Amino acid sequence: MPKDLKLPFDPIARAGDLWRARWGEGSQAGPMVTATSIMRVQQVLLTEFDAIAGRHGLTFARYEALVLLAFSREGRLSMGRIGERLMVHPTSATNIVQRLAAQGFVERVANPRDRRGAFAVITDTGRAAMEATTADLERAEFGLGMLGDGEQEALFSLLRAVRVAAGDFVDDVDEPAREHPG
Amino acid sequence: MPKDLKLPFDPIARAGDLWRARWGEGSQAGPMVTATSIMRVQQVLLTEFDAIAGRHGLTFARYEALVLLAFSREGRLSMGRIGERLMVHPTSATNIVQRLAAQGFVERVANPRDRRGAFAVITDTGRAAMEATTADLERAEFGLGMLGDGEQEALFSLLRAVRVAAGDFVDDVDEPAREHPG
DNA sequence: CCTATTTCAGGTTTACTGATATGT
DNA sequence: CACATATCAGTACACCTGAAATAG
Repeated sequence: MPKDLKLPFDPIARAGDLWRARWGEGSQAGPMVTATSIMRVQQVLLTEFDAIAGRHGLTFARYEALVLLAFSREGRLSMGRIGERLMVHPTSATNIVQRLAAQGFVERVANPRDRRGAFAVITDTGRAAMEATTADLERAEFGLGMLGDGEQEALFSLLRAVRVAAGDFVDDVDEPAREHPG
Repeated sequence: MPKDLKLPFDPIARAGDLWRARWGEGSQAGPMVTATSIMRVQQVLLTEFDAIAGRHGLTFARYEALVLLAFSREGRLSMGRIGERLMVHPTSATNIVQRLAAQGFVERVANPRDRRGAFAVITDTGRAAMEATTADLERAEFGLGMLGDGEQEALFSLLRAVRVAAGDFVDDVDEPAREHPG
């Protein structure tokens, strides 16, 4: 997707100029270019992460599920919890677990306390694939190695404001401080 | 999808804590949480934009194609150019234009100078749908109304560094005014 | 009976690969 | 002939809706 040829100008900034020229200085050209940048950077990162996960037989989405399971206390979670924590539709959770199970990276076991529900349990090979992918992602610095520590934290903080506004969680207290705009 | 229930803590920050606890203080927990935040914010924005575009019979991807056509000098572009400028695969450009054509938002016309190629031309109804969607997106401040001007610019600037590193364009001069040969 | 958990069937969107016309 | 442009067929992935099965 990122073409090999580099443009001699920033295409997003240029789109912003055109936007301003067409819809005026009072238009939301600034937010437009920022939103477009977020889309593009997400695409860049996901492409890189998928390529890394692919070396170990995974997609990034399936890798995330494995990390979730590995981090859980007993290495197992119900479909519902997986969908919830991954913030995906329940049927997507089923789908992802099915693929992982077909690969032998998880096993499905019945929940003895509630036979409606199934658990996904990470296997040893699943754990190995997860850890190998993690090592590669760490080596790649999650695609953000060009940012210094301060920049990385500033970026996280700004994005956090968007997530708070989206209602992902309540910005209660004690979390990393960040000045509040008027 | 953002669940209705808000968590009393930041799930991404918590994942970072777990990451650090498991893989050490020297791990890339910072980049990990920042990358995860980019993914999440992109999802938030795209969901909102798709909902807005949907009110006018569009997806955000198809809306972007219409904007591109409307901004072009004669309201028409070849498939190749569309794919290039939208940074999508040529077959995706074909696919998007086909859907737009089925809706009457674009028309496909032959290129008289190169009969291999087809042009997509935006229609009046396509232009109207694009403008109505634009008005709604502007009203929604592209989902970034919670950021002040300075914050928005800081965010754009940080993301720009990632795009430069990805090779999207050469960060040649400060604000190139016009593309230059060679 | 009503609700919760999960799955299944089927459809949508986007994107890739590989093959194939068609034209330069 | 090689090359470029575009399409088509088939596949994959993630997401959704709606219906069903099963259990609490």
